[in-house]
Amino acid sequence: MTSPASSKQKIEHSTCMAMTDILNRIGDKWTVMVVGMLARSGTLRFNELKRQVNGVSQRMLTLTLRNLERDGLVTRTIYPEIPPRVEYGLTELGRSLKGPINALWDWSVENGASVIEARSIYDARQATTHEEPARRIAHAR
Amino acid sequence: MTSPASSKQKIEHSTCMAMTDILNRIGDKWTVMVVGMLARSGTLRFNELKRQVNGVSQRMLTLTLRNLERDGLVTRTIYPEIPPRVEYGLTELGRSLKGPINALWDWSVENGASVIEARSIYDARQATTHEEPARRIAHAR
DNA sequence: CGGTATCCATTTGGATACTG
DNA sequence: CAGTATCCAAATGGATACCG
Repeated sequence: MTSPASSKQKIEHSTCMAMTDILNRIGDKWTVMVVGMLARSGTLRFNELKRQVNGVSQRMLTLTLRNLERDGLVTRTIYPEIPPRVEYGLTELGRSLKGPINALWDWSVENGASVIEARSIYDARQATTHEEPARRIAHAR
Repeated sequence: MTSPASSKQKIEHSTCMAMTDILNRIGDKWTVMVVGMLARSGTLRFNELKRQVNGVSQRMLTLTLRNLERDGLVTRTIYPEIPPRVEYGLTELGRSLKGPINALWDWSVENGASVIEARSIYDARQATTHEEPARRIAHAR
C-alpha cells in the first residue's frame, strides 16, 4: 500500500536496497582493507595482499576477493606460470569506490579518538553502580 | 607530526585500527539507516524510528541506538511523562558522519545497478557447467 | 511507549589440512 | 604460489514473552 504523498518525502525503497546491498559488501571484515591496499598499490598478488592486510586468513582473503570480483570491483588475472601467479587489481568501478572509502577513512582518522573517548565516558558512567543516573532527562513541562 | 613521507610507504597501524573500528560500527545491519533517518528528521522517537527503518526488530533497534549513544553519535533524551517519551537525535559528532555516509549513499545510487549486473554476469558464467572457462588469463610471455 | 530477557537459527570467520 | 575443503567457535540477529 503506497500512501499518496501524505507522509513526508519518502526515501525510495530501491535506493535503500542499493545502499543496504553495498553496505553488506563493504561492511564485512576485510573488504575495505583489501580495496584500500589495491587502490594504493595498483596491482598485487595474492600473498602480497595477504601480507599487507594484517590478520586476514587465507580463506577470508579468497572469499573477499571472489566477492569483489563477482561484484565487478576487482579483476583477477591468472598468469599460467609455474609457480602460478595471480594478480588482483581494481576495475574502473572499483576505483570509483575510492572516493567514498576515503571519506570514511578520513572521518575515522579525524574522529576516531572522539569515539573512543565517548565510549570510555559511557562505560565509566555505567560502572558507577547506578549511584548517579546522569542520563539525559528533559525537565517536565 | 608523524614521519614525513610515510603516507605512501606504510599505512599507519593506528589508522587502520580506527578505520576498522568505525567500520565495525557503521557496517552492521541497521546503523547507517538509523543515522540516515535521524539526519533527515532531526529528532525521532523510538517507535517513529522503528516504523521508518523498515524491518528492524525492537531488539536490534535498541542495540543499534545504544551503541550509537555509547560512541557519542546519538543523544537519547528521556521525557518523564506517561506514557514515556524518548527522543533520539544526532550529536555534533553524529552529524559529521553525514558527509561520509552520503558519499557512500550516492555511490550506491549511481553504481548499484552496475554491481547487480556484474553479479549476474559472473553467476551466469559459473552456471555454464564449466564448458567455457572465460576467465581472465594473461598470455604467457 | 519504550524498552528487557530469553531462546534459538543463521551467518561469519578462524584454524587446520590438503592440492595442482 | 594460490588456492579448496572441512570443521568448529563466536558473533549476529530474529521471534517471542514480559515489564515499568
